Amino acid sequence: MEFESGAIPLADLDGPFDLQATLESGQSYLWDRADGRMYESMDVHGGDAWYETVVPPIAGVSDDRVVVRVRQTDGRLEWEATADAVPILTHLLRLDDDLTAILDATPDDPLLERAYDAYEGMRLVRDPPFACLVSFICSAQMRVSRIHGMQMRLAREYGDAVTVAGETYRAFPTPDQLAARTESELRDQSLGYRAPYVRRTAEMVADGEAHPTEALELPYEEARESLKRFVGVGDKVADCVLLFSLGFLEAVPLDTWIQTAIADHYPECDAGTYAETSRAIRDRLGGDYAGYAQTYVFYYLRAGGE
DNA sequence: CGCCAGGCTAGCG
DNA sequence: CGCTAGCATGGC
Repeated sequence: MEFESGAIPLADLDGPFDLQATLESGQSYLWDRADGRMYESMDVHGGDAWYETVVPPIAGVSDDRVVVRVRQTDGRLEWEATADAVPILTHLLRLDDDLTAILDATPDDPLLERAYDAYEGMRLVRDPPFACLVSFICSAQMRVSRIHGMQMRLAREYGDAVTVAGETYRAFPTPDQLAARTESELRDQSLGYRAPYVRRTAEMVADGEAHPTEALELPYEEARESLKRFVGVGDKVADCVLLFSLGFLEAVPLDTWIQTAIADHYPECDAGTYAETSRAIRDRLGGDYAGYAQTYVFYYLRAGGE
């Protein structure tokens, strides 16, 4: 198999774009940097590194598995892929979002202003649902770089190999492929106590008992409850899947960094329970696009901002 | 060595 | 309901 190639002029987008900030901000753990320097430079933007991933079929976008490589350079998004990557990248990197309009709809707020300014052009992602679900089950009490390493390892150990232009890429394992592993095998891949969560969740999807995309039909808070059926998925992980895969841009994952931000900047939003605090901070961060604000704040604080 | 990392589950009151 | 002990692993 060989690559075809092309480029997307970034001037065509509504608003700015930053590939490095988008892929290294801890939203998606499914891309890898070809130079092996993922997460080594959170403070540097506009790098021109190549990123690569194997994309499963996406309903309404692409029928086949596609290997995609992409880099940002000279105001363009250059790509190499085993099919036309334009619709795929548009989907995965939310190139169809009007970031200017989203910024305009964001409330005036010192912290948000600093965060949006620091990582101008960062977009949310639309990860494939099953892989996103597994990624964030693995994310519990884990550093960003290790979450990424775990997903790369799962792909290397259990995913299908796809060879293109002499290089071998590994697809993220399917639900069947993960459900076929034992808990102890997954523990051996350094999943720790998350191993049974991943296995049982994969089994639920493989058996048709539940699928993460069922949440798409539901209003936001019911969608969150729907995802919590999966083992290893609580409120926070459910919000991550809703935001980074299923397009619920109002979802605000209440992780440790946002809890800190609430304590330091929005103490009136601490309403006790997750659900109530979630509503309060969602309103405070602008409602419909509150998840965008959350992700900027997360990255900004984690990189050392205040 | 101790502490912490994009939390969750099970079991208690 | 709300609350919390226990949970794996690796980097600093």
